[in-house]
Amino acid sequence: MGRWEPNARGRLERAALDLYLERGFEQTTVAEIAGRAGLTERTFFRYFADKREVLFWGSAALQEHLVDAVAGAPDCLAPIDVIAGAVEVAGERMQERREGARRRQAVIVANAELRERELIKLANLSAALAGALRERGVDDPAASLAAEAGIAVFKIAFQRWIDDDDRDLTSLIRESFGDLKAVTAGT
Amino acid sequence: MGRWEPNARGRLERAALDLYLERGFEQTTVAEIAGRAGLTERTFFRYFADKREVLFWGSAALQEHLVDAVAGAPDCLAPIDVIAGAVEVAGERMQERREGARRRQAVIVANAELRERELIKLANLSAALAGALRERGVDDPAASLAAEAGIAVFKIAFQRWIDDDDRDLTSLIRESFGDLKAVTAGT
DNA sequence: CACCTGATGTCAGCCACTGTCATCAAGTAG
DNA sequence: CTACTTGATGACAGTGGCTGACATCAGGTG
Repeated sequence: MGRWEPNARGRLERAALDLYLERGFEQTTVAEIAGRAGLTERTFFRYFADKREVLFWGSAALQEHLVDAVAGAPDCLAPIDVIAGAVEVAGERMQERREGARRRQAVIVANAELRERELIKLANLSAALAGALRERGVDDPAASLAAEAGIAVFKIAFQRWIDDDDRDLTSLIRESFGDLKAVTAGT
Repeated sequence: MGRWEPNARGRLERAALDLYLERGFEQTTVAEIAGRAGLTERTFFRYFADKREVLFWGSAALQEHLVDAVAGAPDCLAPIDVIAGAVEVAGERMQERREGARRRQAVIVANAELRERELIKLANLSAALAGALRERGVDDPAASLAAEAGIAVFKIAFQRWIDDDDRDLTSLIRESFGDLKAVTAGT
């Protein structure tokens, strides 16, 4: 057995989510989170840049996955369809963890600072997707627009998935991409 | 003459922008901003909810303007064209203050916390536009998608306007809406 | 003249976050 | 087996964003 209990990062993530749900984000101090995880405040800040980041640490893996999906898509697809495919893949990954996603989202929507952090994560994701499209030879502004549109669709589909018990995220994403095409077709 | 120098809010806004440009956002303390404006730190926080908000106070007026433009658009227009018209109106308002917009944007892009705040302001704007569309009888998800798409276009056009000396914001917005239609048309 | 109002100042305090140094089990070299 | 190194953690002091509570005081009002 090691000198310390294993998985300090995981213990901190869990303690943080539990406390944010119990008393709310603002009413929870970092010292409390660390205490529940059997660590000190200083150690919390060695794992996470700030009090918000503990809820978003997993987003890096998601981003990597999406970028890979864009890079590996068939050459024949149009940019928006490459993005749609990647977003659907991400949706499938989330599908399995619906209750976890709900708990996390409940914390985020209840606090403006956390919504800000979520938005910048999505903006980073959009920038990464646009970069991956450019790697495939798609020029700007088409690359940026396709990525931004894809993230917009994801946001809306995700929201509907959280709100509605009966719908499947992948199909909501597919449907929302269809809605987007209809909307942007205009008059 | 009043008991105090007039326009405390304006003095704080100006002092903050100047200091953020001179030394950077993080290297500036609220006490310094207040001092330069001839006020105290406590008074700063009576005008602005936090150190970031001082750069975004004007966004409420912009949002109101855009919502009015959506509400007042001709009935015959498709939702995406209503949004496009409103965004163009906003673009025209900014056109006149290009150098100011550049200075402000230089501060924002240099700091992650400020980018977060900008993103949530744009998200609020998107939500307000979607609400204004629903008032016109447009259902979700079309209303939300049109609003999100409009904001995405604005972000990209604004970025190009800041980067490129020679282009006119209104025409960039119009062009980017055209690009979006082409992109979302897909295969 | 007494009173009220509203913008500001003063002060104490919480807590997020950081820099620095100490600690100490486990691995590694000799 | 011993000495040295390493890496995760703790301890502690300090900065600064932000808040609550109360004081101040010029000008308006009755």
